[in-house]
Amino acid sequence: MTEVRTRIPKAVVKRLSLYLRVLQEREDSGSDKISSNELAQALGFNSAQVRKDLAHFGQFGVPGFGYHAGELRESLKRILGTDRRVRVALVGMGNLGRALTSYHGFSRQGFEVVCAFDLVAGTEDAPAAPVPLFPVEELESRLKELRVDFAILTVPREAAQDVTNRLVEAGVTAILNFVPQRLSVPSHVQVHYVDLSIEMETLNFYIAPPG
Amino acid sequence: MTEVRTRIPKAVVKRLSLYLRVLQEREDSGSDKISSNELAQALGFNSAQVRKDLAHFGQFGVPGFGYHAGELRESLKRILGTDRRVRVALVGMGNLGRALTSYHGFSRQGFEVVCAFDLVAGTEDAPAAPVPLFPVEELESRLKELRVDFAILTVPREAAQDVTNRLVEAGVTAILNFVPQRLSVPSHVQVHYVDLSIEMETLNFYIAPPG
DNA sequence: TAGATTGTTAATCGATTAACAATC
DNA sequence: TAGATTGTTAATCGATTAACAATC
Repeated sequence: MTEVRTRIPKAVVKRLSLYLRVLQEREDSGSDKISSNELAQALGFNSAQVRKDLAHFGQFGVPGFGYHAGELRESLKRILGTDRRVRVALVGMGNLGRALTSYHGFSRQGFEVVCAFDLVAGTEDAPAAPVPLFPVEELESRLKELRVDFAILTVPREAAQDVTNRLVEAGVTAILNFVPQRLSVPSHVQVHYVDLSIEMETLNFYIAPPG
Repeated sequence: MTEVRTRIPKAVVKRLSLYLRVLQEREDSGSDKISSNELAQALGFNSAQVRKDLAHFGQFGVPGFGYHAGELRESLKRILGTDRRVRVALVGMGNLGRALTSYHGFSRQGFEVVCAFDLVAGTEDAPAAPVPLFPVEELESRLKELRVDFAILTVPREAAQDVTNRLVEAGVTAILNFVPQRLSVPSHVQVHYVDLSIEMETLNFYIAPPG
């Protein structure tokens, strides 16, 4: 990962994803022209912000015209790395894990869950899974065999750090962590935290009567 | 919702939730004393930020001492509104919806999924559910009957705005929306967006080779 | 050319951090 | 009292927005 890349704030990257969504939605909508202002309006942002975000990565527009939607879409895909398919493994086939292995939103954006791991794999308690399900003992060998570099973590809290260590050992460089637990990882590994309870609490705050 | 409440940034509220987590983890760990610095260290934040965040809501500490952990925990619960149980309905029993109805992380923080809705309810395609599952036609009557004011939305994209309108009509004031679709709602209704694909893309950006 | 919209610089706004008097 | 840590003000940092020359 290049130096310039790590200096881009997460908020910018999230907005790039949103721009891409808007462009994908309009893909078959007649005009190939879109302005920073149209893009901004669609998302409730400021047009200067759209231009500034894109400026991190080059010049994509035509002064006096706007952007060629198709071109910009492909540029954004390349920037975000979703022009290639990404091979993902999921660890922990609880309720959430099972749901995510069959979540179609991922594959549409180029993320392919190629296998899953759980302690119960191979036992009679093993759930039906839409992808090959392996026992956790096989983690290292299977990840290497399937050339996985991206993991989704949905294990119980107690197991989170152990599993993480093994993922890192096996060459995984990005972890989407649904476990409410800080993970300690080497600096070349990226962890992104998704905490659904905290999302609920945040929302609840704004409707709850003042404490 | 009071004026002061809406002026608190989401980032502050998220951190309050995180402070509460740390306090809950330490609940049975001997000492009842905790300093802004300890709290900050546990989360990788700055101690001044901890004190500033709390200052939005009053004075909770003792100069020269720190905070009484138990007291602070109760104060945070009251502020976040998780001192009372919140009744939640879930709409859309696809993969993700089913997973979330049995997600224990919610109930631990006081969020109780009291019912779910889906078109297939009552037909032979209806999935087994750990909460009462009603057909969408009964949405308004059931929500009122069960006094629900909080909804989780996991329906297909095409249905999202329609269902939202009906939720709002039935008195729901907060929606946690997993559908990748902007929702139009009246200003007294809070919507919080969780887009798992965008989380994946954001993470992928930092490991993908530069475009 | 006239009109429109970009890329970019400068101005503004808000959030984070440092510093410290107050105080237990 | 001496030491520690709060609450809060002031300084810094970064992100958003406004403005506009460049240019299609």
